[in-house]
Amino acid sequence: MTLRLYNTLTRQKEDFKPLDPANVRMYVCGPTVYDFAHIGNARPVIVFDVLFRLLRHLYGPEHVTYVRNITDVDDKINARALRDFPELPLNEAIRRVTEETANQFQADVKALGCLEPTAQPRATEFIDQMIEMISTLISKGHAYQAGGEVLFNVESMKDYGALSNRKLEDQQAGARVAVEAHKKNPGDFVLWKLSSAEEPGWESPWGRGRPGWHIECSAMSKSYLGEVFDIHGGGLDLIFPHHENELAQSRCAHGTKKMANIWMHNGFLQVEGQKMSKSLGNFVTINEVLKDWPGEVVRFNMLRTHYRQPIDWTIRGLEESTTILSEWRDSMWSKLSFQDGNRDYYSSLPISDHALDGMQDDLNLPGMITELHRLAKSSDIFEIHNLFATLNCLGLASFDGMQLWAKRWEPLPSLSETANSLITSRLAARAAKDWKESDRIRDELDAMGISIKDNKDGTTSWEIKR
RNA sequence: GGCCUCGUGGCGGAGUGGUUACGCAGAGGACUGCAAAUCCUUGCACCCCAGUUCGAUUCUGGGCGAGGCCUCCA
Repeated sequence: MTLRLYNTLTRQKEDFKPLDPANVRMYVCGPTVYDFAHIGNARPVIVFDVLFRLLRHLYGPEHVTYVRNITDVDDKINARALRDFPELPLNEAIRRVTEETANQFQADVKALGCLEPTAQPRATEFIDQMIEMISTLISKGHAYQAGGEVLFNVESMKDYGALSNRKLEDQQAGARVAVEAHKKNPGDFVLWKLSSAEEPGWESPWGRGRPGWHIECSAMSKSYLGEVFDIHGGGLDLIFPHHENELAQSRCAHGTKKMANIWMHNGFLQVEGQKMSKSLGNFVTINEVLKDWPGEVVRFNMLRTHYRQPIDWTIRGLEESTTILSEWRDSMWSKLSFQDGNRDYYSSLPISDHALDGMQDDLNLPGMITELHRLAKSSDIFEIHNLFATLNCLGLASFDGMQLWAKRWEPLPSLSETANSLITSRLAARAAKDWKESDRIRDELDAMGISIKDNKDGTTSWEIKR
C-alpha cells in the first residue's frame, strides 16, 4: 500500500510521491510566540509529528526534513511586550516575551511526545531572505510600494485564490476591515511595513520596517526546503489568508507552478462542546492540561479522532483515553520484558501491517486503533511485539516509558512502614478467614491510595493509585 | 452575502451501494470469602424529505442543525 494524503488544493486523497525519496520535505506553520500555546495549537503539532514519524518509517529517518517555524516578529508580540514589560525598552521586552513563550512551547511539545523537527527557524533570523524575496516580487511586477508599505498585488497572479477556492470578485471587501485607499485591490496584502522609531524594525530598501506575516514562511521554507517541496501543513484556519498568500508569494517569486505538492490542514477543536474562547472561560493551555494528565494520554486523546474531523475536547474523552492506554500497556508489560538488555531488540521490532495500512490511508488512526485493540488481546507474543512497535512508532509507548509503567506494579520499596504492616496484618487476617478485619484494612489502605488485589493464584498484589 | 467542513447506537469514533467496525460505559454469566483484575455472552445506530437503484447509512437534489474562513484582525 502506498501513502495517500488528502490534498486541500485538489480536495481529494492523492498518492504521495516524494519529489526526492532521499529527501522528503515538509513544512508546518509553527506558533507565534506571544502567549502560552493552547490545546488547539497542540493539534497540528501532534498530527504532523505523527506524519513525520510515518515518513521517517517509510523513507528512513535520515531522508526526511521537517521544518516548523517560530514566528517571533508580529504586532501581537509587540503589544504583549508593552503590556507585560512596560518598564523595559521595547526590543528587550520583545526578547523576553518571545524567549519565555518559545521555551514554554518547546517544553509543552516535548511532554506531548513530539520529536524535534529537523529545523525550527525563527523569523527574525531570516529578515535578509525576506527582503530579497520582496525585491524579486517588486522587480517581477507582483508587488508595489504604497502608503509606507510594500504590498503584494493579487491581480498580478492569474489563479490567486485556488487553495481556498475564493474568487477575488466574491470577496466582500471591507467585510471586517475598512478598505484602504492605497491598495490597488482590497485583497492586496502587506509584505513589508514601515516601523515607527519605537517599533521593532530592520533596514530595507523601503525604509526601516518589519515584514508581513506571510512572507516569513515563504522565506524560511525556501531556505530549508527549496522552491518546491512535498508537504505543507497547518491548521484549517490558516488556509486563508495565510497559506493562500504564502503560496502566491513563493510561486510568483520563483516562477513555479507549485509551492508544495500537498497541502494538509487539520480540523478544529472545541472544548466540552463549545468554541474555545477566553470570554467563555474555557480557554485551555497545553500547560494546564499537562498538570492533570500524562502527556501520552493527551497525545492519544488527540489521535483518537481523524485529523480532519472536528474534535470535541472533554474530560470524559481524556478518561477514556487513559483507560484504553492503560489496558494496552498492562497487556505489554505483563508479556514483554523491558530490561535494558532488550532495548536494541525491541527497537527493531516490526510494526503491524494492518496498522501501517491505516496510517497510510490519510493518517486514519481511528481505523488503526481497532487493530491495536486486537493486538493487545492476542496471546501471540509476536502480535504483542507488533503492538509495542506500533505504539512506539506513534509516540505512545517508548522503551523508557514502559519501564516506568512496569514500576507501577512492582513491590514498592518506598511503601511506608504503616502500609507494610497493614498489608502484613491483612494477610494474617485472611489466613484466619477474618473477612471483616481483612476488608476493613483493605478500605484503610484504599483511603491511603493503595489498591489491594487478591489474585486467583493466592497471591496478593497492590499498586499506588495515580 | 460568498466559500468550506460536518451531522452514525448512552458516549467516543471508522467505514461501506446489499453481510458484526472497534472502543468506553451498561446488562448477564464464569471465577472470587467478598471486592478488584481477568475471561465469556449481550442490547443499542447511521438528522429529515424526495430522487436514482432490485436494494442507500453509503450516490444526487432539497431541507434542518452544528462549526470554520472571508486579508494582519481580537
